[in-house]
Amino acid sequence: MAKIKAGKNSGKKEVIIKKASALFRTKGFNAASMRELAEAVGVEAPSLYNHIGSKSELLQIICFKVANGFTSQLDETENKNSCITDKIEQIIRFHIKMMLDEFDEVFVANHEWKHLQEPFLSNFLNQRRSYEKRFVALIEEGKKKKELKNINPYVAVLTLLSAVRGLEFWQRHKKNISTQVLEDDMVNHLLKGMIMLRQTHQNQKQ
Amino acid sequence: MAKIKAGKNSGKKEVIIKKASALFRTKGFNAASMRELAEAVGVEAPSLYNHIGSKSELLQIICFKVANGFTSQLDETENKNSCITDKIEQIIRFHIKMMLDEFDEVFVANHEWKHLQEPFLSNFLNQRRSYEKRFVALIEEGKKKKELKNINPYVAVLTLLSAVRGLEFWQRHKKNISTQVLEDDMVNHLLKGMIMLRQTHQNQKQ
DNA sequence: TACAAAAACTAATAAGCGTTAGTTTTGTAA
DNA sequence: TTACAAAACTAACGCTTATTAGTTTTTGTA
Repeated sequence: MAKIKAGKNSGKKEVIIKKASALFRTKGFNAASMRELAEAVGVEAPSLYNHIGSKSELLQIICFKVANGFTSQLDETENKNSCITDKIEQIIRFHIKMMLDEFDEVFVANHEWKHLQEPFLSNFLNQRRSYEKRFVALIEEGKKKKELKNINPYVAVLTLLSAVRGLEFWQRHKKNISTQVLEDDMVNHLLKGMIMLRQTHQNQKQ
Repeated sequence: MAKIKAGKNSGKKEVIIKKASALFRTKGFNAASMRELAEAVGVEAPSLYNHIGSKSELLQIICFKVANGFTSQLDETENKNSCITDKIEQIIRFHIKMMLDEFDEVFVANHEWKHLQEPFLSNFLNQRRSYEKRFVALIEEGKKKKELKNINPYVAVLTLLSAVRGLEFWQRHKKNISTQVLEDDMVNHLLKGMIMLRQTHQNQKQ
């Protein structure tokens, strides 16, 4: 007799969110209509409101699911006992993994956050700023410990995050290259430009 | 007595395009209304149609102005007698320059192209694909000439273009770092990860 | 000063939007 | 089988949108 919904239809909201992620990615938040979303779900538009509060709410859920995912992972990495270089590599690999596994959601969080309503918009931006600052701090620590070159840490973070974001375009070339090659090449390319006097041998030989 | 408009008001269409670029960037193409644009221009919405054909046309003009700019520059670079490394550096620096000088237009071309109508959408995507292919060819040539490491050329182009695109976020940090430091750091970071056995001395020392 | 073209205006239209109200169908548990 | 809640449906509302029509004002020139 629980008031909380239970049973067979329990996952309907999740289905809606998943379809919304895909739709918002392909058409953009504003251009995507609730009628289109309903059709993708297999229902009439007003029926959606039995499961969700509003179109805006869908965007909030998607954006914060992604933001919280990245924040949690950074918490974890910060508390590890690795060298800075390894920590940065971990972060890069997590971004790549998220981009490949949760493509729609990450894309929407990256591109459509500006359509969030207050106070969610401010919350989201604060969370992102905080993430960047912690990343910058990591790079500064790496410089101090002489692991990293004398690169400007803001520029480094900017470059790293942007390069990883570019995996959005990956779909087009998916057939040509394995994701393992992609991940390793990208990590190499980005890390080698930063670290000090450390050459891998396999690449040096080739 | 020319039928072509001349005289004082000649630049009105350009003003509209400029304001549209800024508006489309901040609010997104769909969320930006013609009434808002009219207000920014200082006129009532229907008056805009004395100068432009449609809202869509504005997006087309912006997107292709940017696309043609990049294509022209690539033509130029390809025909130069530099080594591949220098050519790539040239391209990166041009992207950075465009991003800083024509921020609104480049941003709109990067983010809002999906709202182009056919056949402009296809044209735009073809032009972009072609640009990438020519860039990939450049990297392959650099590998053949042993200037570049054995990195996958698709991944390299992806990484370079994405990193440069990330300058969108630059505005937030503009106060903290000079654009010269930015440009040099970014070029270094991206190129050093690719080129073979070439170490600059100023960075090695630090 | 008079004329003609360019560009502004007001008013209105048709279409699409997110969402609500009210009703019927479906599914589950007593 | 009965009863109740969850979730579907149809119909419609109020609002915003890009754009058109028709008219008036502004502007440059003969």
